[in-house]
Amino acid sequence: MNPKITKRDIIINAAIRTFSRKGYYNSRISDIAEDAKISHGLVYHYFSSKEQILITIFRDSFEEVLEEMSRIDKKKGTALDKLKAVITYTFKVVEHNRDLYKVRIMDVPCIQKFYEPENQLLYNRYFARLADFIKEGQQKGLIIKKGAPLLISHIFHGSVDAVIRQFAYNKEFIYENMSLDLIISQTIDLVFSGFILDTDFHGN
Amino acid sequence: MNPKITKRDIIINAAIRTFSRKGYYNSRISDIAEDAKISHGLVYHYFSSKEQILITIFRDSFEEVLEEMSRIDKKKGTALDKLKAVITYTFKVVEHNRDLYKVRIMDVPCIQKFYEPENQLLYNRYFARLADFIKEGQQKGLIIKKGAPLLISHIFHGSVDAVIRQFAYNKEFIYENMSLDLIISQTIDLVFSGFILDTDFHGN
Amino acid sequence: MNPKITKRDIIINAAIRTFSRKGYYNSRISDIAEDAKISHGLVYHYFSSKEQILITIFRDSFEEVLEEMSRIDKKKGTALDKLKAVITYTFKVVEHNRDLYKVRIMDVPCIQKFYEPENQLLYNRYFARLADFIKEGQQKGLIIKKGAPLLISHIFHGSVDAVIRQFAYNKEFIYENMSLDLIISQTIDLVFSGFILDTDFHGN
Amino acid sequence: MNPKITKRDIIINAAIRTFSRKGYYNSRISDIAEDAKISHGLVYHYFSSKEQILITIFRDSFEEVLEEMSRIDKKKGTALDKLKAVITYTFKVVEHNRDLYKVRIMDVPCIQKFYEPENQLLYNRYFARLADFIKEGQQKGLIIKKGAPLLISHIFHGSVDAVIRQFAYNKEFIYENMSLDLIISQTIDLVFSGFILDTDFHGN
DNA sequence: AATGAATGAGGTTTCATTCAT
DNA sequence: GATGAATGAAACCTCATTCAT
Repeated sequence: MNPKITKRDIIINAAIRTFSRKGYYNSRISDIAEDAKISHGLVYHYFSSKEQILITIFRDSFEEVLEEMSRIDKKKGTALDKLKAVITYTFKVVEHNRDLYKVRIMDVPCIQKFYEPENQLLYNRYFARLADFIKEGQQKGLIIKKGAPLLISHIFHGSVDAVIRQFAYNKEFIYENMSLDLIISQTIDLVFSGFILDTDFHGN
Repeated sequence: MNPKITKRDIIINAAIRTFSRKGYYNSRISDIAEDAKISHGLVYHYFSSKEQILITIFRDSFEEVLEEMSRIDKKKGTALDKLKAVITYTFKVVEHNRDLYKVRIMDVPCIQKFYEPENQLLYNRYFARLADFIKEGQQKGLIIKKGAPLLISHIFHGSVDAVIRQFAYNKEFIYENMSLDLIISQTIDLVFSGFILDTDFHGN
Repeated sequence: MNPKITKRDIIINAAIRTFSRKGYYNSRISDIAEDAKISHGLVYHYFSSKEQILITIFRDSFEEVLEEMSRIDKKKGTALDKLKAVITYTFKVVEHNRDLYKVRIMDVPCIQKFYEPENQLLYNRYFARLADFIKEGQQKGLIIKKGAPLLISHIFHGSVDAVIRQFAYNKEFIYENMSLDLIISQTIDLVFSGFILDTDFHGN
Repeated sequence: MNPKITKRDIIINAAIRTFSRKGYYNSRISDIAEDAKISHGLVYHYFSSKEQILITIFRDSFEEVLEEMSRIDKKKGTALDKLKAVITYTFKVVEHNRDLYKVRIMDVPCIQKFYEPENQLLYNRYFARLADFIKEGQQKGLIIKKGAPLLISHIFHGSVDAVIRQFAYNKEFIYENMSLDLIISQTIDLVFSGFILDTDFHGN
């Protein structure tokens, strides 16, 4: 067995699969234990409660996202390159572990603990990071100045998230047999430039 | 009392408030009954189960959305006018009943019944309607042709939804004291035209 | 059915029997429910927790004791008559419901809630009452003055309690076939006057 | 380290502290292990079960009491001297290790095993010993003859126990700032001679 | 229509005990 | 001797749902 995969990780992964399949509130600790091939009692050796498992999934996952954003920030490239990299990374993460993404968007927001300051702080750092990229783009003349950076970051995130939800929830992808790469590039295109043809729009 | 407000409506509204405040799985039938100022037993005269209440909320609400989209469609105006009207309508609905919006985005997707064909059909009709507007815009040369209409509809919805989530979940609105009307117009602007300045982008 | 016996009382009596037989921590809510011939869920309709049942037993019982002591106090008679009446009453209570007495002495002191101020206050009022009787006796020259009233009240209670414990826990009474009345009168005698023959003892 | 203090003793003492503080049923094996600064698994090298620890505490402690009573019996002195010595010894034991006394009176009687013949026999030997002293006093004309020795032994024990309970459970002693020695002597006085002033009482 | 007592399936969590290391 | 991961029985409590009144 891979010595790096601890039992804690096995439980986390079992929980991600279980939550993703049945939803947090319909998942029993015994379902997770069964998936992890351990007794349900052992789960409590590693986590203090079912809620704690979900919070751990959330925090681990978001810390990884933030680390990746730091890495992206350090690479050379324009603000737009960075935002593109965020989109590409997000798609790749979902491609690699769509259960995790489902849990993040469907289950995490359902529990009270997510709304406690400690976790909201972590969550908001993601948007703050996006807003930083956008501010940078505005200063460099790449992004329109009249949009509030945070508003843009929400629109940016919402656009990508909406597409990825389809990707995550529909086994057969629905956009007329488009390849994933094509979807990514079209998404980037649409999010960045919108979809209307009146190019004078911004000039008003 | 308004004779049109039936007890059934009272229960529905109590459920919307309760689900919004505590989440579906943390809401007790007795919580809803208490909010409606009736006994919990009476709830079962009007609804067969707790799940049925949530599904009713979902269906009623989405049918109303679809009716509004029909009304919008019938009015004269371009496809872009229609899409703008959808955004404006959505903001107004949330302004009027943000609890309902919260339930729709947070609680409805948590229950299995939502994923049954009957309800998915209703849900997808909303996106199909959006896609129709977009196709219309593409035919009229208002919207870029290379984006798949459904993909655009998801991006459109995701963008607006992301902004509205902030509106729904943050008591103090967060975008630098912008007025709701300004947010709506900026959102329309950004969703339609994107946020980058390179106007040749679409021309590539 | 006796209309005065409420379901709450049925549960309380079932709990007294169950706690008495198996001890608080070995008694299951389902044991109590079974004894009361109801479903275990119904227990929680009347009591918020297992602990609350025990506390209710304690409080109800002690309030009754204190009421009896008030009644005794109001009757005419010396302080010694009052103390005798307390002893007699206690024996009668145990004779009528020895399970209740067992629960009071064995189970009630085992739970944390008993040591909360609210309940200690109630418990101590019993000793305070006894001490009042003793003070009265001291003022009337019936009881020796050099003993601290509270100390005497504890010795008084401890003596009687020790005898009653035997009565409560030994099906076949153990004192050489003495009748209950004889035991009561001998107990009164011994507690009041001690058991040594040196009558000058108090004169030292 | 004192070579005579075995790990077994360390566990016993940890258990006494733990049971005393939290009660038997609220004490976890891991609490005891933590107090003893060992792993909880090791407890099972020395004791077969949690119950066995409590029974061991009971048996060790009572065997010591019985040994002391033998020593007292062997010393020269009247029956009253012996009874006084028992009282003094009991107070001294509590003064030295009040946790042990608490466990003996609160926790030991809560477990079923205590009521098995083997342990009841040991427990009753204490009262039998007391009754022997009392019989001896009766034969020597020091103690009234009409009281059943066992009844007197229970009253004797109950009196002393009641006072000691106060001593064990109230950090600040409650009897008007009396010294321990004064309490002991007053207790002896009151238990032996009672507290009423009518010295003809026994003559009736 | 309306109430709320009653049911009971079912879940989370605890923890004594075992045993491989 | 010593550790602590692992097991699994068992208990409290919740609450959707039913139904007599």
